[in-house]
Amino acid sequence: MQAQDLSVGQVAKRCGVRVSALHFYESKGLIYSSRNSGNQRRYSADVLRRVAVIKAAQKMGISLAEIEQAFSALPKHRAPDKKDWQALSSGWHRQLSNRIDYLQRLRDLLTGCIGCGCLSMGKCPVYNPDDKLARQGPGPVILDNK
Amino acid sequence: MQAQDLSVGQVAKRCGVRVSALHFYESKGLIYSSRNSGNQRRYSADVLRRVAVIKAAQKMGISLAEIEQAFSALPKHRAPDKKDWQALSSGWHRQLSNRIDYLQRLRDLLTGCIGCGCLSMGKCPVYNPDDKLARQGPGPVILDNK
DNA sequence: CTAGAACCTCAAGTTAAGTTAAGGTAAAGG
DNA sequence: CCTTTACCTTAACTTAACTTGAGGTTCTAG
Repeated sequence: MQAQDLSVGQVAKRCGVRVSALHFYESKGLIYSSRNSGNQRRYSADVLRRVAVIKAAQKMGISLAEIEQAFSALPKHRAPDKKDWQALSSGWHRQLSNRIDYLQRLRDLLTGCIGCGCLSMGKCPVYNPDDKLARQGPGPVILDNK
Repeated sequence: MQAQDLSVGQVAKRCGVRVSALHFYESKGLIYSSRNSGNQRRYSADVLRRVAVIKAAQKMGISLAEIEQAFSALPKHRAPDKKDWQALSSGWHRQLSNRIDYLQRLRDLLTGCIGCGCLSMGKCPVYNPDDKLARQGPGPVILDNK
């Protein structure tokens, strides 16, 4: 058993997320904590990796629901090891590749298509870049200006 | 002037969107309509392309707000022509390319990184795929919505 | 010992992109 | 003419991923 000695505030700071997000992740079953005598959350160090993985997955366009699903394959009562995390990431790798392929097709069709006469609902490849490969759509807009 | 002879229902059907979505786009200023004697919407044919472009842009991960911005460069009182649409699409092409690059970097780092010991908030490239590459150019594109 | 920072729970608010519902009018077809 | 669609408006609901606020408790530093 690892020491359970990180407070929410410490975890939040080290992960770059708000305390409220940690509460939220916990409510979704993505992370766990124990409580001290005063009912405050205490985390073991492996929560840091969990949160890191959550954030990385989100950047890939993976939803919390999917992350939760993937996490359910992790060992429940020991800290996940290298192999556990890698199994997880290989599924996401495939998914991300599909999304990239999809976006590339979209991009390559774009310039020719929006301007030309073909952008009509029925037949244009930009309008219908067949989604068989990338069912999950464009994903969230992760890049954005600020 | 083009004939204003398409009803919402017809446009919805030909575009594959719900009538409610057309109302919604109109409320956002993305499309326009005139009214017949009974106060029903009537559209000219070029609304079809507008909607097609909206949907294509959404597949690229562009928000309605950004689409609205882009549309504001279109001529207000004549139907946009090929050149108008192409100007529009070239901006999005850059944006999409940046996003693809970003996702590729993420993917290429993924397999090695989630499993290895480095996935920590401070230094891991998956956690912080620093955006120097994606940020270049006049194109906006930053990471981390919000 | 005490002030203030950090924490707790629960409820409600936020944004995006629409959808659904309610109550009423217009148009189209037999 | 009458009925069935199609349409109108406004308002409220939906999902995701959190954040904010209220009201109250616990920790920690001086």
